Amino acid sequence: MTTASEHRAARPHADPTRARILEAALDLFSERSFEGASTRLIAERAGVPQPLLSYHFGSKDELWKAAVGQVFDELNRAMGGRVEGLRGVDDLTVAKLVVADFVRFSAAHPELHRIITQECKAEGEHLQWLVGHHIRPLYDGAVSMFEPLVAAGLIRDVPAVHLYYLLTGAAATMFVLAPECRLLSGVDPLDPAEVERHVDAVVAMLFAAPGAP
Amino acid sequence: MTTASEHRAARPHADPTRARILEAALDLFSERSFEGASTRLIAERAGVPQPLLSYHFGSKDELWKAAVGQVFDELNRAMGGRVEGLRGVDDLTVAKLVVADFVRFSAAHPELHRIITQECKAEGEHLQWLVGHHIRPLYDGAVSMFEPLVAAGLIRDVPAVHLYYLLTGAAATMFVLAPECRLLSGVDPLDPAEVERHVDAVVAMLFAAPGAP
DNA sequence: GGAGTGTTTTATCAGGCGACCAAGAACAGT
DNA sequence: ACTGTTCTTGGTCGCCTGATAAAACACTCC
Repeated sequence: MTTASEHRAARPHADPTRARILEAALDLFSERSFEGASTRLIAERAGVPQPLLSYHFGSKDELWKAAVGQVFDELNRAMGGRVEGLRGVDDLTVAKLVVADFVRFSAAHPELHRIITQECKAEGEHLQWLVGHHIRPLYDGAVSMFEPLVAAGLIRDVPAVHLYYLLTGAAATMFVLAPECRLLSGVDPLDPAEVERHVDAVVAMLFAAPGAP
Repeated sequence: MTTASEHRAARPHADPTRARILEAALDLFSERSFEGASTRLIAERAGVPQPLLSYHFGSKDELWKAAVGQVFDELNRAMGGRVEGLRGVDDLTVAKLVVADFVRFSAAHPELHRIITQECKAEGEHLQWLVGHHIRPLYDGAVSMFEPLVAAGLIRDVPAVHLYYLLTGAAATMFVLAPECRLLSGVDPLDPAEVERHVDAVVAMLFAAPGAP
């Protein structure tokens, strides 16, 4: 039942293999879908026999939750640390820096948005779980970041929901569809220079002065 | 081998069932993925026995191509008709109207972007086929719409690739993730008033004056 | 150095998958 | 009414899926 939590001294092999499985699972769950990534394929990529997944995570569903939770934890760590280091800076500058870092994170971890766009298209257990455990706090944070700026007239008067999907869509799509982008334009969006170009583009679009159109 | 193409007079029942199958297939392929949508499930939703899919389309793969081709044809008809009716209008106004209509189409047919984000995340047959047969022309059209505007200084100096993914991401994400949006904010993005709000937001962001930052 | 626990492996289960086949039903031209 | 084609149906094949049972191994602690 308790796979690995209490005393760490008693399992030397477990943690490394757990990590390898999680990495392989995240890769495959995000590229193919939940149904499209078989436990055997995940096991093969992780270099372990298939029943090990059941042993460590109980079921395919629990493995999915563990893998997904990992990326969101990384995101929360990255973004949380960013705003922490900006105490006292004015709201607009903070927002610009946060958005810039969010674009960079989306480039470094396209699996995040790949999984979101896979599981949030249709009602279901996965959607409910994702929103309840991981997405809701992020959304609330984004809204409470945007609303003061809109109220102060520093960015356009657009409802926060629209700003949120404008931001996430504009920030992530190019990296989510990186293979398409390469085939279509010859440009590799994961190239650091291209990432910075996209950061600039997103920030410029989102934080345009309100009186421009 | 030839399922249905040459002379249409000889198949009275076929076309309606074909249409029902295609509709069900598009729905399920876009919500669940290609692997996640079984032929039995598609058949059940279409109200036909499962082997009919093999008869009409030969294989699951061919069914997928037919269903996908249908949405892209609709998009091409809609957008093509739009630019046709705007001969003589200045480039900037045309671009704004085309972008607005593209957002509206994305709201009316979220399946389009759902399928794209599903099959273009990883290299494979489906990606190659999609780009070659349907996405490339759209991309070329978008680029040749944006580049004169950038050259004339009417929109920000951002490479066309970035503009393309900024546009498609910002336009479609809210509608692709409509179930998430409802759960997250209580707002139904498919509500016509919300769609128009999103149209305004996307157009305003994309066509902001270049000298605003 | 044997007990006992945590981890890995092998072998196997029932169920769902895509595809196929042969027979039947509905229609067309004559 | 007959005939040939188009369309639909139920039945079934082999394959792959996620999960489990039980045996083999690894390691710590007494």
